[in-house]
Parts: sequence; C-alpha cells; structure tokens
Amino acid sequence: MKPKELNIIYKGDCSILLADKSLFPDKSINLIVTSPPYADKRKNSYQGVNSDKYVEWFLPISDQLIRILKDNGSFILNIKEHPSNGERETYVLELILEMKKQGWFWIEEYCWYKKNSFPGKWPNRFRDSWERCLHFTKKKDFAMYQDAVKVPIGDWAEKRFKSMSENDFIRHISKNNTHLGRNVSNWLNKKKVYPHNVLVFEEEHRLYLGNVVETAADTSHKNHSAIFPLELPTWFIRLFSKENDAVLDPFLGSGTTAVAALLHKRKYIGIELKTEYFSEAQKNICEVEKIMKKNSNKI
Amino acid sequence: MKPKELNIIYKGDCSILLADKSLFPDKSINLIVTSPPYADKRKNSYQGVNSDKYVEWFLPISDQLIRILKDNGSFILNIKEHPSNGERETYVLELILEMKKQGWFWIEEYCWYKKNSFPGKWPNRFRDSWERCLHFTKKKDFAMYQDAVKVPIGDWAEKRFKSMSENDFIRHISKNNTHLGRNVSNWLNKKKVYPHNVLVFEEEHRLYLGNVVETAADTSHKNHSAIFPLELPTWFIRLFSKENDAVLDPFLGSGTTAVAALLHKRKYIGIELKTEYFSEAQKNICEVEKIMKKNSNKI
DNA sequence: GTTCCGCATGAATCGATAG
DNA sequence: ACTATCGATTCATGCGGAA
Repeated sequence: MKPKELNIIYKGDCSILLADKSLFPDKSINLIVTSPPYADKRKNSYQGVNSDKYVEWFLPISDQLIRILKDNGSFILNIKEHPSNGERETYVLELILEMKKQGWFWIEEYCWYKKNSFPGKWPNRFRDSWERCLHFTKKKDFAMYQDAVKVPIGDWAEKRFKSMSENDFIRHISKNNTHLGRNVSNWLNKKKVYPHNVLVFEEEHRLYLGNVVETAADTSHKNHSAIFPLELPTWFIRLFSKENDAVLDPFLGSGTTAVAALLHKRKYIGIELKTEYFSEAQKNICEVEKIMKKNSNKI
Repeated sequence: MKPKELNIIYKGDCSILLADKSLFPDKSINLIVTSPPYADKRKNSYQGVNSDKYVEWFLPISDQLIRILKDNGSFILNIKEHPSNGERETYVLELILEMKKQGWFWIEEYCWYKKNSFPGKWPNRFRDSWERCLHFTKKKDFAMYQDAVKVPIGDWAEKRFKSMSENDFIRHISKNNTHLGRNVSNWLNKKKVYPHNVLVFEEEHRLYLGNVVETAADTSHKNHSAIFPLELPTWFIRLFSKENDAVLDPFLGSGTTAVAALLHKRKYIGIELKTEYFSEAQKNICEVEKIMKKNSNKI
C-alpha cells in the first residue's frame, strides 16, 4: 500500500489526519521520525500537552502509527522528559510500557549526546545534555541499513596496521570467561567502522538551509534561513530507510525531517498543526527543492 | 544516627543485612552508590536475577535503603537493561515507577557514556555504549557539592571528567607512572566549569591496585589485582558527599565503591554476598589502607 | 626522558544447533 | 516448543617494557 500522496505536508491535527485511511492506508510508511511537543505542567503553554495526560494523549496517535507503518518499518521517537518540581517526569517511561501493550517492540534507546546544551545552573542538577531516541518496530525483523551510517575508524588503527604481528593473523581467543575472539587482520586497511548507540554530531557538519551543500564554516548562510539541526533525522533516515521510501513526521515543526528526507531522496510526508510552523516548513522545503532542482540541472 | 560500624564490609545478603536496625539505624547513611547485578533471562546464571522478577526482588532492598538514608542523602543506581529476544527489557523503567511509589524522588538520570564499549555486530542494533545512573533522593532538598566535580575548560569535543585529583594517593602513583603524573599536572592548572549530565571519563586513571604497592621483585600487574574502574563511584562520591560522610554500597563486588570512598576520606560500608568477591574486596581495601597509612606517616 | 609497540580486555548479542 | 550451548562478529584504549 502507498499513501495517497507523497512529498506533501498537511496542516492539521495528526491525531485526526492519521486516522484517515484514504490518506494513510495500512502498512504504507517505511519510517517515522518525530520529536513531539514535550509535556509541560504550565497551562496555556505553547502547543503544550499536560504531562499528566501525555500518555493518554499520545497513545491514539501511536496506535495509528503502528497501523500505517510497513512491517519492516521503524518508528524513531525523539523525546526527553523535563524536570518538574525538581524531579524528572515519568511520562516517557509510562509511554514505552503502554506502547508495548499496543504491539510495538521497543528495540533500542539511542542516546543523543548534545555537547553544546542549553546553558544554565541549578542547585539540584547539571545541564541536560542528552535526549532519548526511542526505536520502536512492528516486527523483530526490520530493515536496517547499517553500512549507511559507518564512521571513520579511530586513529589507533593507522599505527596498528603498520605493525602487524604474527598473532594478529590468527584468531585469538580471549582467556577470560568472555568468548571474545579477534583476528586483527580482518580489519587491515579498514577505513570505516560501525557506530554505537550514543549519537554525537559535530557542529561543523551542520547544514544551513539555502546553503545546503556547504558547511557551517561558510558564513554565507547568514542571508538564508535559520540553522537546521538536520543531523539527527538524517542519521535515522539513512539507517532505517532507502531511496524513495516514505518518511513521515507527524509533528513536523519547521520541516527538518522533511528536508532531511528530501536531501536523501526519500519521499516525505509531514503533518503540522500550528500555522506559523506549517508556513515555515512549506517555505523551507520549497527552498530546498529549488536548490536540488538547480543542482540536478547542472548535471 | 550513625551506622553501628564504619569502614567495614559485611559478607551476606543485603536484603537481610540492611533490615537489621542495629547495623543500619534510620537516617544513618549519607550516600548510596551501587551497581546491582543486572537481570538475566538465563537460569542458573552467575548471581543472576530473572528479569521477570527483578523489580519484585529489588523493591524490598530499596525500601530499606530509603529507611537508612539521611534526609539530605542521595542514592545512585547504576544499571542498564540488556536486550532479550531482540528487545530491550523494561524492568528498569518499571523499577523507577515503583520506587517512586515507595517515596523516592527520581531527580535525574545521568548518562554514563562508555567510549570503549564491547565490540560486536548484529543485524538489529549497534554496540551499547551507555549506562543509566539514576539519581534518587528522599527529599527535594538534598546535599550536592557541585564545585567538587568541576572540569577543566577545553575543547568540548575532548572534554572528559578526571575522577581523581590532587591527593596523596595520586602523587604516589605518579611516581610509578610518568604518563599519569603529566596528566595530573596539566589538569591542575586549568580553569574549571560545571559539567553536565553526560559522564565521559578519562580511562588513564584506572589503577592496577597491586601495582600501587612498591614491591622489590615484580611490578607486573598480571600478578596482582584486577583493574579498578574507580571513576564512576568517585564522581558521585565527590558530588553527593563530603569528608567523613558514610558511603554505602550494598552490592560491593570487588570493592570499587569502598576504595573510592576511602581515597576521598569518606567512611565506607559495603555488603557482598559472594565469597570470591568479598575476599577480593577485603584484599583491595586493605591494600589501599596500607598505602594511605604509609603516605600519612610520611607527612 | 620520550615514543613506540605488543598485548590484554571490556556487565555483548545473535542465530544456529543440539538436547 | 523450549532451553542451553557454541561460534561468529566486532573496536578502542591503557599499561608496561623496549627502543
């Protein structure tokens, strides 16, 4: 099954739109990546959801998401509970438990380590420098393209490979109780290795919209749109989808996920309730599409 | 109130010993730091607790811990759920929720980012490089000595926490280890800032305990004790206790927490069930006590 | 005194096979 | 069907001794 339209953003409430089977048929989406609005105890907070009712509010949405996700698809939920009255809230923990009851498998919790976190000082805690990226699936056998997110091997390797001893060419079995064996020659001349489940993105690689092909070092972005923190959705889009797959963000915000999908030749679908965000997303996506078209014309 | 004895380790089951009010009176402990055995689906696993019964097993222990903790004390629980049948287990999430019902405040979740995690490759996940350090308290107003864990200003990318600093023990080691001596002197001269809630430790300061003692013949660590990863308990001991405070580890293992406490002039109390671990802890603590006594005699 | 090199090891996980 | 065992796979870093 396919969604009614691809490369489109809808303005509206995702809890209603997702339930529309003509727009979102069963098993039609390859990957869902989203950062929903965080809960907030304060009333009237901007698009805020009360933390006491967060789980209750989210479950009907995740129930639609599991319906429209393909069997080998993934759902990445980027979230972090705020402190409230000096304590961490528990709605994320409760949400994981409830989503499992809906049929989701909780495969993994990736840690997004944000080195330049929001400044501040409090008597009872330090600055919060990490967020959860919860990985849910419908089946235990899901699509994962690990080669797409390989990282350069550490500096140790270069020296190591220069001086290979005899033992490096045979399988070495560790003596302790672990069954770890190794054969260093397998890694000879290896350039890239698989990453781990703590995500650290370098700021220099950040992309500036309107200046998509350049890096932050280039200051020409000043005349263009705001900075896009594209790294996070990009990483998961590369890891859990392939070209032409359908990538959904039900809380699109200013369009980050859609832009990341577009840049990697995936089909985007976005939903956003707030008018300002929706317009900004529209503008941003449009700008990237223009740039990409211009670039492809050059070829 | 004070514990019956300080600077002592008990051999036995902490779920029984902690309930003994003569050993552990109400509100007698300043800080609890522990890494309990992680749950394991396999039967007959070494000191393993079945994951289905983990919460049930732990709650009576945490119930005693909240009794014996001082009102301004902290409890640091280092734990990480394993995957089982391809999914992350949920017992840690459930434990947090249940401990809150016991009266604990869940203040914070620190992320311990372990850069050299165990190698391996699987189709559904990457290497696990982080563990949870859950911070619980009895009151929202608790003792926190933030200045004790400031880190040097530096390149964000390379900033890490050095667990140990200017004390006699380090100076002693420095004699035997030129690398360490150099690093410590660099560290002492830098300006310091407050850290955040992602912990990344330098691993240079791991100690081969047997190597600390000056022996005429053999200085090879192979014939001595195991490596001590002291950084983690040390960081929390500095942050949540002051000199002469009572620091408890109900799952002492090979004595890491006690040694860290001792080195920072806190009073340690440890409990360990397994004979091998208990003996090793005893030996390790004894060795460090000897060194510290020798050093103080020199002054 | 400094750099280089060999080696050990770190709370691992999955899937296939055997009982 | 369910459980136990075993093989395969994989990086990064510190320490100690040698150069």
